[in-house]
Amino acid sequence: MKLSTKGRYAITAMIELALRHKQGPVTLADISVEQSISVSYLEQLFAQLRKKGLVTGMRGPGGGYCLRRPASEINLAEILQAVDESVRRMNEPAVAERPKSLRIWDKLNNQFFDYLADISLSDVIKGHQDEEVRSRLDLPKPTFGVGIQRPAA
Amino acid sequence: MKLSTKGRYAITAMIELALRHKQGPVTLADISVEQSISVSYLEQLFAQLRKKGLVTGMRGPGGGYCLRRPASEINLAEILQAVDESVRRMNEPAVAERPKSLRIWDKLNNQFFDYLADISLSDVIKGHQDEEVRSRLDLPKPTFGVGIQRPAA
DNA sequence: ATATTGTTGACTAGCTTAGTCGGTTATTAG
DNA sequence: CTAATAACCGACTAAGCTAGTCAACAATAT
Repeated sequence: MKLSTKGRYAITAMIELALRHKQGPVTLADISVEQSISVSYLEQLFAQLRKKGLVTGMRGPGGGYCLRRPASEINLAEILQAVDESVRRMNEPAVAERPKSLRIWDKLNNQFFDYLADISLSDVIKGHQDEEVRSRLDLPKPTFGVGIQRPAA
Repeated sequence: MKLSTKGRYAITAMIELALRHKQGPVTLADISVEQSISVSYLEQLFAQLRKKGLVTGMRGPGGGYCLRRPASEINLAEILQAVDESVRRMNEPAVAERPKSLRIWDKLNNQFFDYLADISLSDVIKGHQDEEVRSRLDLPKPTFGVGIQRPAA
């Protein structure tokens, strides 16, 4: 389980796609200037995102990348997982085999994973918009932080 | 902000110290066999933990490492921070300067940091012990997961 | 004294990150 | 049709990080 700059690139790029989804496909060149990453490196990342079915690429002029599913049905855990194999949930039987302190770590790890899996792209964006509105209105912040709502159930 | 294997080593080692704190100082050799990491690598990590005042080393026979503060006053964020500079909270003015998708990322990052900063070593251990008791008694699991209690405020 | 354990520093193989380069399709605007 | 656009694809690479080794030295309990 790693939360690296690579993962950050993947997530910020996906946020970009979600934000601009009304304007049609987003080109890697656009993301490249916005986030100052090289197009070639983005190509590597998007190859993996595409392989996992998170985005679709459209070639030719006017082409670019789109989210394959609606933003509300894509969570942060699967984005990280797409670009980094080490991001995963450990199943209980495997955890039980390990020495005590590693077992504790595994559970912590799974909890992080669940935490991220509960956050959809639309949550992240929605939270951001809410925050902008709130700062203009000078309202108090929500208890659990900006942009993240834990499911009711 | 990174959550790497290095950070995992640091946290699991600190958990080990907390678990065995009644038996006096814990040697790196002990942790080494428990977690199958080399003593020399542990030395590097503990040098940083010591520099940040999280542990104290005691030399000579019967020596080893102890937590410098009680487990309830050490949180996961500062452990990670000790061994990895990139783990930190971004201050608001700096965040405001960045492009939109990065700004969203920064907030997510800070939220994650706060999440980790809310979890103390004793929380982690307590949760683990609770879990063992609970599994023996066959009680339902708590809503928010094992080992983590969000502060009342 | 001597064994034990921490402390410090130099060094390293291998992996990951964050790219570059050069090309090949597919698609569309003109 | 053709030229431009942009996604695809694979090989390569410099720099940095991870996870270690090794050697020497310092403090301390017995």
